[in-house]
Amino acid sequence: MTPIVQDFVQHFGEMGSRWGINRTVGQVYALLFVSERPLNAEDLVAELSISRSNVSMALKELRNWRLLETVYVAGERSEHFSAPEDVWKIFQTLAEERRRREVDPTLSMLRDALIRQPESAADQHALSRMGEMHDLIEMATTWFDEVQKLDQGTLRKLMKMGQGVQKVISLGRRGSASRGK
Amino acid sequence: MTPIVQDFVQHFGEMGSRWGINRTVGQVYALLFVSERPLNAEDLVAELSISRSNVSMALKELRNWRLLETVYVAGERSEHFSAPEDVWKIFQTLAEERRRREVDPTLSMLRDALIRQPESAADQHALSRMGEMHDLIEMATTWFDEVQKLDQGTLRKLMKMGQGVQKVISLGRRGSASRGK
DNA sequence: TAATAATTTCAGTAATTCCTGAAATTATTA
DNA sequence: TAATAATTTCAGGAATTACTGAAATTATTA
Repeated sequence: MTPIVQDFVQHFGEMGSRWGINRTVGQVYALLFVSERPLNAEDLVAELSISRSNVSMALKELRNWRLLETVYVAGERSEHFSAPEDVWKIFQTLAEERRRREVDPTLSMLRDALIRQPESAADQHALSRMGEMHDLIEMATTWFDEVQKLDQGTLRKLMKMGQGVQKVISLGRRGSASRGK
Repeated sequence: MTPIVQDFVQHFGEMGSRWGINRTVGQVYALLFVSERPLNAEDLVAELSISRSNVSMALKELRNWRLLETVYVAGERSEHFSAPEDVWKIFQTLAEERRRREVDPTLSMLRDALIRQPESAADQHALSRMGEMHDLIEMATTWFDEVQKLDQGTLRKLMKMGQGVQKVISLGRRGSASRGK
């Protein structure tokens, strides 16, 4: 590993805990992400100086995140791995998975809560607050679903508008009413 | 605590680890969020059956996240706390803080990497990949900044458009070119 | 300012998460 | 099918993170 790659891998290892993955998972992904060619488990053991079983666990975790691509390398018996070429796709997958793990369970819990009978004024207030939270999350995720459906090119344009978001919204509102579809 | 509140608090405790906070921090925030009136540290000790020092730590953490409001309660000597009334504000704060903790350090690391001299073809490829990652993150955060600047009403409308995002974008592009401010 | 109340800090322990080496399982090919 | 290679599982130890109780600090009011 060159110093540049080394630092990148190390950073991912350190950030791992903030991102909800462990050091090894972070380092493995970082290495696969910048690697020219797909790597197998033994490559990872050698490069990162960690045990074979640890690599196995890390790869399993990355598979669960759907962040891994499995590549067949001619003449090689072992399985090789790489990160998807397209960073947008990685980003999308990450967002989807995080939503599934971090948001959906709460949305579901809130739905269950909101059909229950309040036993007191305190409960009524609590349910009202839960309702606000539910509506916000639902709105945000619905919107996110829509954006996610957009093709990459459109998405890129949306993002590139940057400065223009405010403008675009007002135009959109006027526009969609008068000349909708 | 009524069963409804109990379940809500418990859920936040359990989800805590996925969200990068510990059980206590999650439970404390959940309780403050649904509570009718501001609570002081002793209330939290009593409701959650945890030590006073643990509450102190949890409150400190929530202050760091800027998710806490400090309320003066007439006739009471102790400090009282509540979650901000406005769920949108909470959401925004959360997004800002997560960005600051989870994204900004990486963006900064990438910037540093990208001005370095590649030592090999491997480095060149790695830097190119880091460049892609950098551009994506920068684009996403710039866009996020813009959206964050919008006032709540506009933001709500943007979200409510849901279905119409695709439409709005195309209108926006035509519109902003021909009659852009 | 003294007395009391409220809060924070921190060392030590408890709980959890991570990682390794050994054993078991699965896959490949001679 | 036997032999070998590749991979996964898992129990136990290492490392990290969370929590408590005691002591220290800060704030309030008599």
